[in-house]
Amino acid sequence: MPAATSATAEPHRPDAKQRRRVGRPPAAVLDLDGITAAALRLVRKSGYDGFTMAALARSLNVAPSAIYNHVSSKREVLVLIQDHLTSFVDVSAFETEPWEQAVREWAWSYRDVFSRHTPLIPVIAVLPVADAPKTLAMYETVSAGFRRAGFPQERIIAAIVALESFIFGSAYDVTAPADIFDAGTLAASTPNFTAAVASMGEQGYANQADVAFSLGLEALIAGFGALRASSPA
Amino acid sequence: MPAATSATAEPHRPDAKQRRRVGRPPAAVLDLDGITAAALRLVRKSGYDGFTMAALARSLNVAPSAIYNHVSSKREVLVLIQDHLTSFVDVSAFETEPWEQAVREWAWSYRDVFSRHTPLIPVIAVLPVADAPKTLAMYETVSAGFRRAGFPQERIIAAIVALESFIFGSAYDVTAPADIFDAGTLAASTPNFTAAVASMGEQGYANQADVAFSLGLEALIAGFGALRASSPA
DNA sequence: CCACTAAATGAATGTCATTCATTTAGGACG
DNA sequence: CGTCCTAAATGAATGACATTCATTTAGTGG
Repeated sequence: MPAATSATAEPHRPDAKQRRRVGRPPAAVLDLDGITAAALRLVRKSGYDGFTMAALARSLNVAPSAIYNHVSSKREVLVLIQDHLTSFVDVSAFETEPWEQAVREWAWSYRDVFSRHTPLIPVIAVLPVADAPKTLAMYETVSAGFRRAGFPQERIIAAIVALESFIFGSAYDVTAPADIFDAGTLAASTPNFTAAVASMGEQGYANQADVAFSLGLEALIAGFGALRASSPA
Repeated sequence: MPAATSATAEPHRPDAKQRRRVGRPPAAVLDLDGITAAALRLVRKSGYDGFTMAALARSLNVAPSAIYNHVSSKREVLVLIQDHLTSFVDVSAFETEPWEQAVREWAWSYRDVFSRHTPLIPVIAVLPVADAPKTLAMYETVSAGFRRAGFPQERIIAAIVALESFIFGSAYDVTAPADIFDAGTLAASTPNFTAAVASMGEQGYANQADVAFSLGLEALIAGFGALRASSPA
């Protein structure tokens, strides 16, 4: 993955345009990288319910209000987490594998990372790329892979957006309860649905969410693959 | 759409199994249908930010705590809204159109309904069908349509789940800001992505979210259609 | 050593969802 | 007709939170 320019590193300045730096302040206890790391650690330990500004501050040995010198809202902390997590999405196959396989590996990896962080999805899905440099770096790698594979320029973004939409929706599925399709007392009135659920269950093995993800992903890859100009890579 | 059995109509009883009805209580001011209607009205007027239990109670001329005699949490009100909204998803094409066209019309309608209610998506996506009778009714109609179209029984649920995942993810896109792909100062370091965004923009007309949705949906329909046994309808 | 500034503090604020002890009032039953 | 029983409504807490702000702290460049 191409290194992201570190917009993440500059301290937050409330609303001043270009405040002049005159005297250096005391050594900062806090910075965005430290906040991000602590936030991710906290989320892993306590989940998104336990992720409060107070708990984050405590884990940093700092007063809650101190965090607001660096970010302007809790949402901004979530954005920091999401951009950092994107580093863990594996785009390496775009450098080494044919397009189909590259898309496949990227999509599975992307889904797996965010299925453990579904509360971020409403944030990511509408976040301007300029606010998430590592995410932007991922898009760059993926776009380059699509172009090299002979994908028509003007459809690349639409295809990536469609794949991402499918990935985000599928990330939720992973966390759904096992009995989500049990119609209970209403089963009698839904024979077709109930039969379909039963015959799916008979298959047995393999995670239900994985089966659906695979089915949809392969359809998208096949459908989009047909758009490519016959070309190498 | 098949009528949903009205599990929605029975009053909420805290945890008693089968309390005996002895004396009828005073005429209830509140019931689940009324709460649902008021909640939806409130959401339409004030959005999900303005949707608080206090505001809901006020709109019903009732104390906030009174609502808790009928639902056990705010989340349950959201479930009521989501199930009611599902009534507005158009499944009629499954009775009148060929499978491809039916899926197309259903999917667009489904996306359109929930793109105006994205805060419900995290709730819907993991909600057991037994808790949402109208949603279950929708699944029944869709399942029946898939079966009639020659879809192999054991893949019907996976296909519907995959379509839904894509639909939910795409619903978020509809609400994304127009400049979501503007890389800003980082554009120079992301030439492939930036070029792809620019060439998409040149196309001009049509909503960006609609283009991506159409592209993905048609790929899914084509891919899934290939699974059907050659058959009528 | 002084002035300036970013960063940290700690004490509010205000907004919520949710709980609970009480009250209210209609119907069933004697 | 009066007395219970019960579901439903009330209104006053509670306890989490995120967020704000006036004030303090402590390097650093001049």
